[in-house]
Amino acid sequence: MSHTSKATERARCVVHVDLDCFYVQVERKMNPELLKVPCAVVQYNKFQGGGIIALSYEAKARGVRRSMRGNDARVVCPDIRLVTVPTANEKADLTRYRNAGSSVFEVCARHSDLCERTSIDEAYLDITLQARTLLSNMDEFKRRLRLSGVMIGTESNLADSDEFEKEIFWKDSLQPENNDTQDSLLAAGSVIVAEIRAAVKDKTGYTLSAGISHNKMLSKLVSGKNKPNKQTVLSSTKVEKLLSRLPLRDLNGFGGKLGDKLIDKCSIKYVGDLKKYSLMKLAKMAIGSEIVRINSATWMSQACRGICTETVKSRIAAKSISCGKTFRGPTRLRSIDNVKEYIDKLSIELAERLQNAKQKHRQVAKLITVSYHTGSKTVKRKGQEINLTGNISKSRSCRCPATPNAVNISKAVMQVLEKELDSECIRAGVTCLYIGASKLENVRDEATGIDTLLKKVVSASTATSESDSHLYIQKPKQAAKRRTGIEQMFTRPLTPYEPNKKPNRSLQAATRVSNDGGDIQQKEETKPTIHNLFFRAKSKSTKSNSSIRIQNQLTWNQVDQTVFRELPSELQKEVMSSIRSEMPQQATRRKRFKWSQKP
DNA sequence: AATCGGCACACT
DNA sequence: AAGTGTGCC
Repeated sequence: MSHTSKATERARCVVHVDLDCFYVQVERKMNPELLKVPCAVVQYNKFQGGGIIALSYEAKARGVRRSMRGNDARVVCPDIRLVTVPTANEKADLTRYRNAGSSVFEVCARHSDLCERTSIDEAYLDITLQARTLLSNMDEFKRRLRLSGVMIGTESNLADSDEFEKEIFWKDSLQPENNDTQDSLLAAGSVIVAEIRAAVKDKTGYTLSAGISHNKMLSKLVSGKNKPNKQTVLSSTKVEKLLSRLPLRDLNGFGGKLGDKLIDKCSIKYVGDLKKYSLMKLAKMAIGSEIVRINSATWMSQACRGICTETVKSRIAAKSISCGKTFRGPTRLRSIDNVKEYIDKLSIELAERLQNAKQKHRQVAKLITVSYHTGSKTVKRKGQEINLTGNISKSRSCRCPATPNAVNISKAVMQVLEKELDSECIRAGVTCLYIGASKLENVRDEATGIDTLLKKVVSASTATSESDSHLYIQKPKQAAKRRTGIEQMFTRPLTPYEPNKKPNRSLQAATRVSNDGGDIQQKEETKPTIHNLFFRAKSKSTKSNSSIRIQNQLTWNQVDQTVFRELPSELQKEVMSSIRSEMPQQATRRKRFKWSQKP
């Protein structure tokens, strides 16, 4: 038990949230007839009833499986309701689910220190500071514990689990009075997570499951242990035991070829078995046998000990946007015209989604990538023509057009594709087309960007280096006159958050809705200026813009956390990116932490 | 012809 | 820096 003050100071409360059979929930919200009956969401119902991509728990209970097609499902469960994913431009269109997911994670972001969306229906939250605060007020903790309905120190929500699981996932060590600071942090976190889940249910109608632990890897590991609509805590004291019997493939990152190789060639069964190998051995193994790449060694040696230092980022918007379609067998595309026809269609969707990204997140793409699969390819080897079967995939990129509408995207894409698709490809046929936009950058909109705010308050003469140039005043008078954007937000009273409004226009701080449902805590009604918003206990400055002055070296420590937390996530991101130094250190090694089964 | 379409990221 | 491959949902 490493309870040095340093270790406990650093202990985090990290949460993985995962929406329960999400596509089904979305369809049920639109059509309540589907509630409480077995149902599945399928795409492309032309062939054998379509492919199942989401299943209700009722359907699962009846033996329907994800690998089945709609028709198979009907055999097992004749009364199953099948809902087809909407199509647009002759392809499946997931917009409905993406937007529903956004609504959920906006709520999560509002109620947690950090929210990082990792897929259409999953996110990580960091609620360390909130949990610490709650822990420091035991009366408050106990009160909210009662209201939250979380049962700490019981095993009642694990009734179906075997003894091993009870032992591992739920132990009476999670008591408010527990002297293990690390685990009490999780106990406090559990209350907060229950409140967040209640808020999500209240605001959106959706239920989710959550895993609560000290890092991303562990919280993800347990988020699905109790589903649907339940949360699971993994105490630090149980990690070793859990990993010792956890099948290797079940840990994030080991589910693919890497896991297979380790199992086959090193006869590793459980995650804990990896501990037998020193870091050096792992590295040597990596070099010698090419089982793993050298840089995976550190990550592996930490992972098998339950260590994961990767921080939770603050991001709800996607980093790239892409859409594609496969053309199997006879439908494969066999002419340039045919390819263009579908590039046109894909471009329509991509253009729409880019438009949305700009409006919603002020993101603009810099790069367009097109990729395609072609069925076969002939290669010359030792003078012989060899026909390689199996899919060859290629991708090419180009600059994203300044006005990324469907026509311009299609034009740009076809320009690179025409060079690429030689007669051989056309003869073999194109089996998959995929276009995407990446290098999404934040538009520094003068009217709304927080950098404008900084520009206005940092006098040009105070800037000292080239790298600070984005903080300079550019058009101060013009910007001052407008007073429409964020600057205005900070000089008017803050209003409660309303999810339907544009996120960068709304700010919840004056009123904070407590997550237990009924209880509303009022925060003091002030008229925050940028100055007292960001700086604790400094001069309560005036609303007059000219008098506001911020040093251009804004650091993390100067940011008032309680205020920062209330900002829309987009603005949090901007603040973060404006901060010059002293950001919490972030791990750079492995960045992927998703793997658990989906409905 | 039959697990689609989709993200993120490591590596080179 | 662009392109390929892996892993996960």
